[in-house]
Amino acid sequence: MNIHDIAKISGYSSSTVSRVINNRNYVSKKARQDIQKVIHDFDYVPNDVARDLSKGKTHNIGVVLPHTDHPYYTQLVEGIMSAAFPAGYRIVMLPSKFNAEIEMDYLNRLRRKAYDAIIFTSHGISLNELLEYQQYGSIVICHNPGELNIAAAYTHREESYTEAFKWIKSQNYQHISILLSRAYKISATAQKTFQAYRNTFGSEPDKNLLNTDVTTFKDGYNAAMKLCHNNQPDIYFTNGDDIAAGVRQFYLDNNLPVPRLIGQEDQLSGKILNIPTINHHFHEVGKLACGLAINNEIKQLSVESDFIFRNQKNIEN
Amino acid sequence: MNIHDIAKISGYSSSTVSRVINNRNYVSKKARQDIQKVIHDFDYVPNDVARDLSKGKTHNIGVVLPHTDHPYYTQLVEGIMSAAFPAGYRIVMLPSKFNAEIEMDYLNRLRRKAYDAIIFTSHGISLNELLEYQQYGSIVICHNPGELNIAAAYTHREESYTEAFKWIKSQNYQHISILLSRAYKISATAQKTFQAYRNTFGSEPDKNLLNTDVTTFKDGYNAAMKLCHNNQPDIYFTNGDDIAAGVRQFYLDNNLPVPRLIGQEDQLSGKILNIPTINHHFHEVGKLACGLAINNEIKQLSVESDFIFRNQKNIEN
DNA sequence: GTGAAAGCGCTAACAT
DNA sequence: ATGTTAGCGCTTTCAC
Repeated sequence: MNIHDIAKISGYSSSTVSRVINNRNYVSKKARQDIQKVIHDFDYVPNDVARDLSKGKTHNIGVVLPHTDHPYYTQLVEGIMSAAFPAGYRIVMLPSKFNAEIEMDYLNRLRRKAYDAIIFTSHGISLNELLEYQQYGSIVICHNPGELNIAAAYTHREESYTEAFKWIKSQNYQHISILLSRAYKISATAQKTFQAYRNTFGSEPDKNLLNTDVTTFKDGYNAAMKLCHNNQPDIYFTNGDDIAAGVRQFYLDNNLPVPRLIGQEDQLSGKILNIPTINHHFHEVGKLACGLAINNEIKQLSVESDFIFRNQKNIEN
Repeated sequence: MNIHDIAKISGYSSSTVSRVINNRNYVSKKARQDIQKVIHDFDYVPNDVARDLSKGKTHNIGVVLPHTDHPYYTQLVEGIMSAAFPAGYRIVMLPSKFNAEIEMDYLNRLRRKAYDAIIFTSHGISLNELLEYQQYGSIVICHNPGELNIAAAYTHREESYTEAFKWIKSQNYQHISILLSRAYKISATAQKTFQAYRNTFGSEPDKNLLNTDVTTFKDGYNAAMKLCHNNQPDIYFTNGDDIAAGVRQFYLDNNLPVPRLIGQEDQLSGKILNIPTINHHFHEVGKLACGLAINNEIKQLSVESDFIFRNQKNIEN
């Protein structure tokens, strides 16, 4: 049962039927009623794929996600959805595991018009490759693209990071451990972290107190296990409250005094444990990213991040 | 640039080009090479929407989500994606806020072939309405549909709930507060909870110690605020570790002794605070649901849930 | 092995 | 107001 069947049965043409379906003008009352009756009687609904093909638009936005269990992505997705829904767009989840091949596949699907736009919450492929694909559709990334002319929504990490390190300095902590999710070379976030450190202390972070590929509670726990012996950090600057919680857990489990912690993302674990944190407002970032995607605007939007100070107490478990 | 252009330029027909694109047999080596050269030279890629229309299949699965911030849904979505990805399917997020109208809209999009199947992680509309729509595509729900012949993947709550209540009974707790996300009448989960209570205690739960619409840390906090005066619960059976954490926080903030807590979902907060919990294995449920959706199988699959005992300590903050 | 042509189902410019 | 028709771009059957 398609639009032509309805046309034939009702005795009108498919264009008139189309007008009725789409609530357009230039349809007589009678025609509208006749056609609506047939539509109703035959329980007809139009086919969205055919409509999309004809219009050259899907109202879908692809969202590339390295992993879904991390709060960074959850918050971003929520923000994106909050902007997509009222605009009549839907989100297609594209898990990537940072795999460049998979990311390229998704990029090619943009060319193939599988979705109208694509948002990279994070990406392994180079910015140059992304630039090349801009001609095929709207591409938005979620970090600062620097000079490159690519649509981006991101959080300003510099200020809050610097604020956090200034606070660390003011407290005279000596052995500062930094936990990162990805290596310095490939991660802009890691670079911002180091930059803030340098700006504050005028020196490089201690490489012996550095750990990368830390993304979960368990990772934080394991990092602490490795680091607690080297130089015994008196503070951990971590990339997530959950991770800070993991560090804390290791110390508790081993009857060691819990060092100072700084988290990120303003997660529940930080609230519970009173760990100071940094709120990056990823929900807002997601909203902005989605707006850019929908309107196909190539510009950069940023939001401020906040260092949230909390007076961590030494909690016994 | 479409398949006909490639056909014209290469001097072959569009069907031969199609065969090349899809790596089909019955194409001479020469034709394949000629065509591939043209495809390459003109940087041609096929259009996915046209393909979908022609094949009558989108490889998209809609996933209806009342809200995205709750771990129940996060875990489910992850599970669904873990099964969808290797099968070449993509997930379209469909936020519903339990709004029946929105849900109906999504159901109608299934009819319109916007996706091949739809998974309701939860739903406000009636099972009967879902049953009616089965003729239009694969529909999967994530709770026990009872006698109804509808595809479902779900967790067996009875055993773990009963185990939890039995433990409560063994400890002689008298004032048992129960926190629920949705009201008894509309929530199968609430009903299972009550049933387990009845089976264990042979009586109804105390209505004065009941709270519904509790879904977040903050809700748990507020529920505790309301309940701590009525009958002073000595244990809270909550619908999430985060919620239990909220209850705990209220007591701590008011310098009251923290009562016993039981959480659900095996969340990080429960791990940190050593709160006993119930793991419903929603990741696995999501996987199963996705399998049913893809294969259009109308059957019921269930997984066991586990009561995870932990020796909650009274933690000072 | 290759091609013509009829789908898939809807939209929209143009004509009347 | 309504209809004709040419798209949108790919797949697939059938004939050769």
